Amino acid sequence: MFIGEYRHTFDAKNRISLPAKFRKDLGKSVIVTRGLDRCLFIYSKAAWKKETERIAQYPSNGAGRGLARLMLSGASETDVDSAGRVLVPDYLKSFAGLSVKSVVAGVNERVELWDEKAWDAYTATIERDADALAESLNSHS
Amino acid sequence: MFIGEYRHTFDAKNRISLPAKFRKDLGKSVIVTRGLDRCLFIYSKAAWKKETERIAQYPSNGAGRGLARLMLSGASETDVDSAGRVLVPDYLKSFAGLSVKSVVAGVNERVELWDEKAWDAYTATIERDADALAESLNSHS
DNA sequence: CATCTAGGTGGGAATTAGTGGGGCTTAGAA
DNA sequence: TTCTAAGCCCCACTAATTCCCACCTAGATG
Repeated sequence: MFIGEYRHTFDAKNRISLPAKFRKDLGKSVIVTRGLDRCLFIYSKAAWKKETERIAQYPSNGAGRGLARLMLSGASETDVDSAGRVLVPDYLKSFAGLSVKSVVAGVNERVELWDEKAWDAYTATIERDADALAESLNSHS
Repeated sequence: MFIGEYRHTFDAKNRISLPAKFRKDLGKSVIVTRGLDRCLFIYSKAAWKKETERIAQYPSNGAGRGLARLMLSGASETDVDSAGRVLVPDYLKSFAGLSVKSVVAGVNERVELWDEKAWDAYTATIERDADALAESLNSHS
């Protein structure tokens, strides 16, 4: 279970260090993928396996194939180096609009990677609308 | 399991190199064939065998016969050379609109080969609709 | 307050991957 | 048979990746 928010920076070689608190649970090899809301998801190998099983259930029509392609081809398995860093490919960096300053956030089963500006803007709106969002969730049940 | 997106180029002899990460799982001999959505599929021999079994299950109506012809008649078995490259016949290159810059994408059991422009256009539309598609798929469960 | 330690960052060097091309060999056409 | 074209094997160059080591800062400790 990952919790907390950390501000780290990309170096010239597209590496970013994972918070020390996350390293044990993530293991020595992680999968970075496209996430929702323009951020990246980082999974441990075990969590990723569960994710692929979900993807395999997608319908075999055009939309299902497209999403499967996006999630699978967008994934990248990388080893964590001896300093606790992972390598993020260019196409994932540009997908999430990552430049240098980034936020690494723990969200339960997964770790998320955000551009710092996008994170600040996103959390600001969520904080503002939190009460309303909570209401809409409760009204469903 | 193949994942990730790589940009490689065809040389003057119609060869393209496979990403180093895929080579072990693909083996020394691969099958290249026509795929869906105007791209080519590349299978290892083992994965191709399973694929032919699936194709044999297609209904014996016009659509099933058509798909079976597409996959089977277009198939080409080639060895991977010492530098990790495969040879793609002209008729397959022109089917997928491949010129020089291409994308090699890992999608679970198979590897896909796309023209770079076509890939960028395709992923752009999927990305745009991704959040909505994900919502509609999840609402089924 | 000085020192020590752990976590985050930067960068050099060795290795590997991607690409280009020469030339031999085989197959098919004239 | 001979000529031609395509496939295949090998070598070579360059750029990217990976591995490793060193520094630096902040917080903890005595």
